[in-house]
Amino acid sequence: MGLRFYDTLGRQKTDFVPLNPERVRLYVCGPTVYDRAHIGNARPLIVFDVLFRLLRERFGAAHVTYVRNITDVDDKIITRAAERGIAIETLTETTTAEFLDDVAGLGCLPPTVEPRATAHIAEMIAIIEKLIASGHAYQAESHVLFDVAAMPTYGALSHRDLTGMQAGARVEVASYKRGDADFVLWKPAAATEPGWDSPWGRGRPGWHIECSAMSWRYLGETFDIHGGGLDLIFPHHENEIAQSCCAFGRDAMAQTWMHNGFLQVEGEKMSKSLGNFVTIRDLLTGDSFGGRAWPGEVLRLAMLRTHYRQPIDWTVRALVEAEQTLDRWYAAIGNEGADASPGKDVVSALADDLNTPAALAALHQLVSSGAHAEARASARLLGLLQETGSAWAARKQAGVDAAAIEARIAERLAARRAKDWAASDRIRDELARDGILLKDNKDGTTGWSLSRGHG
RNA sequence: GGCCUCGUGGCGGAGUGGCUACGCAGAGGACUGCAAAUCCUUGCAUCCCGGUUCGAUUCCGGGCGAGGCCUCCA
Repeated sequence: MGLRFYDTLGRQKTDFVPLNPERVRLYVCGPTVYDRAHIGNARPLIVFDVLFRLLRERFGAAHVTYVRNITDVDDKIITRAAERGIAIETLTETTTAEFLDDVAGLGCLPPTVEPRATAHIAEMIAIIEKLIASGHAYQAESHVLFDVAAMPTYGALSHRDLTGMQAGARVEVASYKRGDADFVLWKPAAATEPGWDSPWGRGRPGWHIECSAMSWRYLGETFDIHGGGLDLIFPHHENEIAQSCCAFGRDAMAQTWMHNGFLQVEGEKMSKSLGNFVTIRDLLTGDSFGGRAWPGEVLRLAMLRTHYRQPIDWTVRALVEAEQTLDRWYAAIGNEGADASPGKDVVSALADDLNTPAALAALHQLVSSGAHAEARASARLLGLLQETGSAWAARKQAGVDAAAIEARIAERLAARRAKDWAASDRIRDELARDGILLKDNKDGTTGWSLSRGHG
């Protein structure tokens, strides 16, 4: 069956037909590397990773190109480096490495290309020159600005009519801007700031031009899918469309625009002032959320329980539930399922606008019906159950003295054989207090595991 | 103010013009020395008011409520 995705531009689900099925092209806005990525950033990373996996499944891994950029030149970077008294390159290189570490921890496949903005200044300059030549951009006081009034369709993505609002607003416009909504393509760089030589003097790019340049370089003038967070619709994506369409004389930059919804933390907007700012790093290795570290797959499952366009409330309770589900799945499937195709219901759920909740329901069905190989393959389409069952269990049990536990189990078995229930139960209770749960049957103890919440 | 989402059982969360997934928790049962784990069974919902329709949770209008974006915050 075919793929259908909700397109923000057309405000409806549309059948997805790649421009070229031999080369399906996906672009997602990546991080500005000035600080650690937070859990809100993790959502597009996970959502579009699932999309990448689905596209690879459908068109073949060799036929999908996924570009996720790294923005390593930006005001926030300059400010942060100055605050910390370190070189800009030090900040961006460190933060980029941390970012890649975090994404790997979330179980994301590496994108085909992860271009850095500073390595594509030439492409940016080329696009800006095209825009000036075509009358869509102008130079003013060492800046180059995009002339929004020169693009009649500006605002289509966000459903705004900024061109019409300009005339009345003229009085308020910044001195060098022709129109209120005009945005910066290139701006002058102070001597202490990073800068590149250009036809307009030494300067640096505006934020939006980077994505137009890098998508052009690796995906061409138009491509299939452009993704990102809801907040990027305006102005970022609106401006990308303006730049790319006007520079290349195209009607569309991407065929389909996909945007993930926002995330709240325990019912509140995440912000530093509220003190509920959670980084991916905190969740994977720290103890700041729920008092412990969470495996990447737990974070991923918690994220995929909700459809990507819906708002999601990030709660400890949801993480506990996700972990419990994974524990059960790993226990049921064990190490089975090397080679199999994903379940039909799972694939069709994902094919319908990435309906991960429905896909997970189908996955539950596969596991409980004993279709373990199919379940494993389906889970991998979601980036889940990527370890063996033994590896999952072993990781949870790391640092536990297994020999001591086995000794206590042997002790208890002897008590049980002697029908000394008091002694038997005492040993069981003591182990339970340490988070060790025993699995019994009539003849003895078949195994043990760490209780949920210990990990 | 402008634009845009959303309102489903105790909780999380899908689909659907008619018979409403799935998960967690709850209840009952099997198993057990008793439990846990596991398995089986099971109760519980579509914000309010109109309209269209043979029939609406699903479509339309209004209301109430929640949230997001509005020049660089995912």
